[in-house]
Amino acid sequence: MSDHLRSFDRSLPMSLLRAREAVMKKFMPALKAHNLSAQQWRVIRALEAAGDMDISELSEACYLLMPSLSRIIQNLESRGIVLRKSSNSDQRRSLISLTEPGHEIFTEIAPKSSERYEFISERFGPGKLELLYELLEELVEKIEEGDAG
Amino acid sequence: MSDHLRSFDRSLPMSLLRAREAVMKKFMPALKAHNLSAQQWRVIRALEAAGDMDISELSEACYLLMPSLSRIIQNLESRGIVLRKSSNSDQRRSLISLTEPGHEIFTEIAPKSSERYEFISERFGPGKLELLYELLEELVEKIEEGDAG
DNA sequence: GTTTTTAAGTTAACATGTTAATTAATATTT
DNA sequence: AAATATTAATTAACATGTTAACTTAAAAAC
Repeated sequence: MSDHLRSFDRSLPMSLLRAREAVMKKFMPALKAHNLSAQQWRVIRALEAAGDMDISELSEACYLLMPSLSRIIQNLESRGIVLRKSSNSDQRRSLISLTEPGHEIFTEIAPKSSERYEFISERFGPGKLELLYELLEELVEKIEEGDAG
Repeated sequence: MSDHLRSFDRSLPMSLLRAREAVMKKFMPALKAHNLSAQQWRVIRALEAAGDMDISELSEACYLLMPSLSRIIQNLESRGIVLRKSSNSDQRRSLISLTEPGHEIFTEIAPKSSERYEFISERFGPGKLELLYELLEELVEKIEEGDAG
């Protein structure tokens, strides 16, 4: 096999993408059952974990760009899953919070998420999973240092 | 920090996503200079490496779904980067090939891609990079075995 | 050999990724 | 205080991700 072919097969972005898809695949039905996308679920998880946040904070916590988040919040708000109230101290900011139905959805889905993690940890090995997390973290650090970003 | 918070911060899909973004970040300008997306570049690379392919083969090689690929091929065809001719043996299939301008674009961008890999390999360490590839591959294998998929 | 089924590819509809432009509110500058 | 610059968030425009419906051609079944 030529070097070109090998480097294409082993493209790092594609390997990372494939891994991500594999990890999420069997969890997606639990989200689809509530008509939620992976991104919408990230927002719900973040709000449940860290409490009310404005959209900029959510953007960082969920690793979503503002325009995506803006649309996601509109969608979740129209479905009664989150609530927005404008901040008193800064009228530009909107504080987002989970509604009671939002909490309930989290409570229904969270166990499926845990199950998925346990499944992956058992199959792959907890040690290797921990190692993978550390490698990914270090990879990002080293790249961003070097990119001066 | 609560278990919920920790598991959110260390969400495997988000870690994989972040790593992917870091890897690609400084390479994107080389693509933008030719008005290419990462996905369009994958198609060009695959055609350069493995020669003419039909759209189903490209779909597997580039890890893109058919609807996305369908639009990407239309775009690249309209820009004269690829060419399509319907197969004689099976009128349903379209054979896609790189045009001469398509080859030239590959030749201009490929060195930037190699530079990026060398940069990452140097910063992160070739051994760790190899280990990461192996872990990602094994993760996918183990998950897909268990998912019976 | 005609009906039925399967397969390749496209289109549709809606959500997200991405960059740039825009709006409204706050901070700075002068 | 008025003009200017920043900042939070939205909107716009276009490409992609994703599932389902659709079209056409080939294969199988009868």
